[in-house]
Amino acid sequence: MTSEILHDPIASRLGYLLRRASSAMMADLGRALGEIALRPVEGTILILIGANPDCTQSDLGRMLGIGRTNMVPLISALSKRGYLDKSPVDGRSFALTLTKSGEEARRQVDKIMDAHEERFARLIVGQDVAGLRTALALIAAQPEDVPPS
Amino acid sequence: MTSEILHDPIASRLGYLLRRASSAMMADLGRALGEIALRPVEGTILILIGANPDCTQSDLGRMLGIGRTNMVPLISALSKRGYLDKSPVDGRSFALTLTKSGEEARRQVDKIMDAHEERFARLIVGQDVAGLRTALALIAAQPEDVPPS
DNA sequence: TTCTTATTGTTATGAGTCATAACAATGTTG
DNA sequence: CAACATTGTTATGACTCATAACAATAAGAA
Repeated sequence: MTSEILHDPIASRLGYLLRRASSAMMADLGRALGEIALRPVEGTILILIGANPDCTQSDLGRMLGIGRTNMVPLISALSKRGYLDKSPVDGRSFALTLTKSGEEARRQVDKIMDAHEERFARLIVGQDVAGLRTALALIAAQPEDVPPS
Repeated sequence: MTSEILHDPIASRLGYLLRRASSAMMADLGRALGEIALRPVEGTILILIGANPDCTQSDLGRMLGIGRTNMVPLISALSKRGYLDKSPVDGRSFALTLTKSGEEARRQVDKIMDAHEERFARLIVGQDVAGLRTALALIAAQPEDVPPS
């Protein structure tokens, strides 16, 4: 069978192309951020806290489409690593800020993400990148991007 | 903090847009295929076997970017459900074909996927869909789409 | 102000995806 | 034949995402 030509009626589906493209970019980002021992999600969280000091982990979850529940181990890990400061604002929530080393890590993440985006931007030169962004944003804005709770 | 405006320096990243768009489409397809109790991966496998009768599960894995290892429970589940026939061709591999009910399921999957794609195609009318496909294919063709083994 | 409801963080848990290591049986090739 | 590659398999671990349940707290309505 390996010698025969396999045809792939799925390759023309938009959803499948999206999934594979997303997976390829995520894999690349994962590899790149691996150099500073961070996962894409963790890098993203550092960026977001840098841009929104004193936000809560629920705020982050809403921005990222990640449920409260699943934010716990993420924030906990970054905190244990000395990247985050938590200061109580409420009786229940904490204002998150970057520590000195957290800010340093954030800078590295930013640089790595820039290079990563550049790598892929080069792949699609000549394409309508603005149109691509618009289309992706339209698709992403579909329901169910809302986290469970 | 909830009252303040949160800004999202990540939302402009292509990789992030891709991930969210892909996630939105996958969620929609998952919901749609849920009506016949199949996951997107399983539906895709039925389509591929329908288009490539007598392929092996390793062939499918290569097409889908899924490792040999992770094909085992997928094929096993579809087989137990009576959707697949396995006939030995080698001393080691099996030629996969759809049973009567597997073919019926495949037809339903095809119909559901068509409707699903249509739903999203309507979202991006006026956009350069051909260009979108081209760009996604370029990104997806990046290394690391190759399964581990 | 009290009663009700909503929010926040948390633990525990399970499904689904993906990767690796190890293995036996079998094919293929030098 | 001997070395190597492929196929299917089991077992296992990381990561993502979802749900249920809970305690503490806050906010809004009666």
